[in-house]
Amino acid sequence: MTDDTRTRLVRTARALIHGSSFAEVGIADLCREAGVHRGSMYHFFPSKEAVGLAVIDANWELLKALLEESFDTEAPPLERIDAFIGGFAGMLTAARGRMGAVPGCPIGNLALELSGRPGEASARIAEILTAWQRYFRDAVAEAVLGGHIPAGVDPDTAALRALAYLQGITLMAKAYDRPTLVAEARTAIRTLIQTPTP
Amino acid sequence: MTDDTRTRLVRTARALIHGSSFAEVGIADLCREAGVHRGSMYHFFPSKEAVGLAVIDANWELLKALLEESFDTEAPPLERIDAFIGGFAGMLTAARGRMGAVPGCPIGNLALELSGRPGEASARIAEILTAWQRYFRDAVAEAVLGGHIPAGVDPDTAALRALAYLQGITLMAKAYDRPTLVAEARTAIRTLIQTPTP
DNA sequence: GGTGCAGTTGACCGGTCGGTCAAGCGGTAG
DNA sequence: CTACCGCTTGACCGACCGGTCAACTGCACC
Repeated sequence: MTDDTRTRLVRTARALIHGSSFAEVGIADLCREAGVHRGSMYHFFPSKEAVGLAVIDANWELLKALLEESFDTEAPPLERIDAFIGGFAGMLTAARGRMGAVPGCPIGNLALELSGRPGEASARIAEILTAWQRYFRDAVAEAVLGGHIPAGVDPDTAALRALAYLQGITLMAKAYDRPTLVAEARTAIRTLIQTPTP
Repeated sequence: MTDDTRTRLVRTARALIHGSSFAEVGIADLCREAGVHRGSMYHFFPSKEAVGLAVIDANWELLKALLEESFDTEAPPLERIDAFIGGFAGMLTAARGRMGAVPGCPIGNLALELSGRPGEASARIAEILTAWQRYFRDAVAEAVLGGHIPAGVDPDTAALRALAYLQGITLMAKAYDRPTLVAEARTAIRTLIQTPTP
């Protein structure tokens, strides 16, 4: 309650949208849940789409925190990736406990919902996905240099594949409501990363 | 035009939803596009959700046709999977030509949008995903028996991983608007399938 | 000719949507 | 004291939402 009104709005919007979808969360719901009046919300955001963009950025900020924490260590590069996946799976299971169902990836959900439709959102999401890939790529590159991985591996495609698999398994985890799938992704992602690309 | 009204509704709904999302397609849009009057639509479907379910089934029917065509052959099992991925990628590139952007997987999109919310849709989608997996699983099992794949491979987890990767790379293809990513998925899925699971 | 029924038509409903706005609040600077 | 300003308040807007309904049409069956 000591929070900034704007902050409170973004935080509530984040939670509501993560629990369902951008389209399904109305301004009325958002304001009610955040304890903010309609007009007050429009004092901070010019439109609902602007709230959506703020939510995307907030999601990325949270995800980036986990990425930094997992990758900015002296652990061997492949273990950093494992650590990140563990943390990511942890976030999902925690969210499931909070909301009763696996909510899916905060970025991936919005990627499917907002990509390929007018507005800045799709570009922003593409940027975020490439930034995310970059963390994987750097770790893979370091693993190649360190000899933990065959030299034939291209860090960029390995990173793309790793993120794709993570997104896909998270989708399945949501569809089946089985968060453990994500934690088990470690081995599959290792094989994806360790296999040379022609 | 000689089509059944109901069929025309489902077909149009399929196209519209695939182009954006279930939530964004209104009854008004649907009826206008299909050339059907409001009340007429409600003669065939009790609710919008029912239309959604019909669309899910129609999507599955189309996908199943491609699956049957790819897997019900005498080609070596691993090549059947390749063939399917090729066909799937072809569908996406064709859709991109038609609609101007990669639309994503007709099932995966709805999986993320409708899973974990009240209604039969989520259960229906989970069924479809497992049915889809089954095609992969049978092919993998046959490949194990035929010795094309190490004996340590568990067909079920291999199939899960393959489908997860396909979904994930399709998500990325939509986000980046790069349909070629899906066609290139063949090699990654091969490595996922050929690696033994402990 | 009459009856029944699948299918059509389009006006209509209450509710909710995203968005606006004029008035009012407390604090602060002149 | 007053004038300004960031922020709040809640009534209000037209458009659109999913859904209803009574009247109507064409056709098959008796």
